[in-house]
Amino acid sequence: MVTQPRTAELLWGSPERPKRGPKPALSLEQIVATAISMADAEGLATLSMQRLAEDLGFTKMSLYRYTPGKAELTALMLDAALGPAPDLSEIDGGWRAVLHEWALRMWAGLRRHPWVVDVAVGPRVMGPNELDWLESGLDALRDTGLTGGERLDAVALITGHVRSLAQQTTAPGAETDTPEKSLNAIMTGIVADHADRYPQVTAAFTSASATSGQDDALEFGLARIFDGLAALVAARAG
Amino acid sequence: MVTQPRTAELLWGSPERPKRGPKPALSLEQIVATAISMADAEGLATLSMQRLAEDLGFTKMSLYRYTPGKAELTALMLDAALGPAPDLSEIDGGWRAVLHEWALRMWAGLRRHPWVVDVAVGPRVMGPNELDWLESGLDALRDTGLTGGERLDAVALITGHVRSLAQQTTAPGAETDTPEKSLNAIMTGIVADHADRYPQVTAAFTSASATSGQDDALEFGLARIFDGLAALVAARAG
DNA sequence: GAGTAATTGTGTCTGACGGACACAAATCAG
DNA sequence: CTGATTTGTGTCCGTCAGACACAATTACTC
Repeated sequence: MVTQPRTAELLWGSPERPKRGPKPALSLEQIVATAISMADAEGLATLSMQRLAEDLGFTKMSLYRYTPGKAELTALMLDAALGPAPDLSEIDGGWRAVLHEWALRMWAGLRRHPWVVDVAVGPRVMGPNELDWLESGLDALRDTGLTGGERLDAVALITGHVRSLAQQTTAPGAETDTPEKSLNAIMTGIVADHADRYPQVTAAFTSASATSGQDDALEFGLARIFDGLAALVAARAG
Repeated sequence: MVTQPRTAELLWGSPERPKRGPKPALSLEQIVATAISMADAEGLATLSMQRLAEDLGFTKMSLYRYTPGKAELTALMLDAALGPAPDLSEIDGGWRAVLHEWALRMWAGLRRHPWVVDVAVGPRVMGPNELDWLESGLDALRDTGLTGGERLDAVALITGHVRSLAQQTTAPGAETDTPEKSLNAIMTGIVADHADRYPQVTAAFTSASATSGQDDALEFGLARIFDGLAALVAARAG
C-alpha cells in the first residue's frame, strides 16, 4: 500500500492526454461517479473492481488503465463524495453559527454517502475538496484569537464528533439483514439480564428510551463543543 | 453478516463443554488472545484465519469449531482488547477529573491496540467489557443532574473524540511502508503549492508546525468538551 | 501514404481470502 | 463393547485484487 505519491498525483495532478494510442472509452471521473453511486446503493464492502467494471460495461482490467489500484480509486471517491465546501459567507452570527451550519452540511453529506466514514480514516493525502472543507472550517475561526494549532484542533474536534456519530448510526448493512430493532432488542435484553451489574446503563437506557435520537446526539455534542470553544475564545479575548 | 445473535451468545453465553467427543485442543480464549497479539503486531488487515491457525499450530478449519466466523471472532477480540473498565473510585475532583482519567485510560488502550478503532464501528452487540466501560463513564456523571439521554450523549461525545483521534493518528501501516515524514512532506508541499487557495490552512499549518502533537489535540478536545459539559451542569444546578 | 511507436481494452493466470462439506479419529453413554 | 457425538483435517468453491502478455487502435515521422 505505498500509494501516497500516486494518490497525490491523481488527486492534484493535471491529467494529460497522451498523444498516441486509441482514445480512452472511459474517463476517471465517470468511473469514480459510478463507483460512488454503487457504494451509496450497496455499501463499500460489496463494491469490487469486477462488479464496478460490469456496471460500466467493461472488463475489470480495463479499469487499471485509469487507476493504479483500488486504494487510489477510493481516495478519489472520497474527495469526489465530499464535494465542494459549502458557501457560508451569508451566514451571520459569528463563528458559532457558521461552524454549526458547517457541521450540519458535513453531517448531511455523510448521511448521503455513509461509506465515506470508512474511507476517511487514518493519515492520508487530502484532496482538493477535503482541503476546501478544512479551509472553510478554519476560516470560521479566523477572528477568534485562537492559535493555528488550536484552530486545527477545534476543527478536528468537530469533524471527529460528526464522523463518529455517522459511524455509529450508519451501520454497514444495518437495515439489510437483521432489522435494527433486533439489535436494540438484543442489547436491551442483555442489559436487563444484568441490571445489577450495570445500574447506570440500565437507568440511562430506560430514561432515554423515548427521547433520544441520532440528531439529538449530534446537536448535543455540537452544543457542548461550541460552549467549550466559546469559553476559550472569551478567555483569549478578555 | 447476520451475526448478531451468535455474537451475543459468544459474548454473553456461558460455555458448556459437550459430554461426548474428543476434548478440544484449543480454547476460544486462547484463539482470541493469539489473534489479539497478532493484530497488535501486524495490524488487523493482515490477520487471516489461515495465518492465525498457522500461528496456533492447527489448520484453518479447526478454528471454525470455536467461532462460527471471522466476524464473531473480531467481536470477541474487541471486547477482550478493551479489557475491564478502570477503577476510578479513588479519583476525587468530581466528574471532570474522573472522566478525564477515564478518557486517558481509553486512549492508552487504543494506543495499545490500534486496530480496535477499526472494529468498534457501527451499531453492534456490546460485550461485558464494553458495557463496563460505558457503565463507569455514566457513573461519573451520576450526580450532575443530567438526564439519562444527556449522560449517554456525553459519554458518546468523549469516546467519539478519543476514538476519532486514535483513528487519525494510528494509521494502518503508517510506519511500515512509506515513512510518515513523506506524507507530511507531500501534504505541506501540496498546501504550499496552493497557498492562494488555502490561506487559512497555510497559516494554521505554519503556525502549528512545531507546537502541535497528537496528545495536545487529545487534551484540547477533552478540555473543550468538559468546559461545555460543565456549563450544562451548572445550568442544571443553578 | 507507409511504417513505427505508444496506448487502450481484453483474456488468462496467480495467490490469498472466508467458508462449506465430508470424513476419520477420539471420546463418552449405555 | 457398541453407538452416538464431537474434534481436527483435507478438499473444494466462489470471490477478490492484481500481474502480464497480446491484439487492436491511434498519431507521429519519413
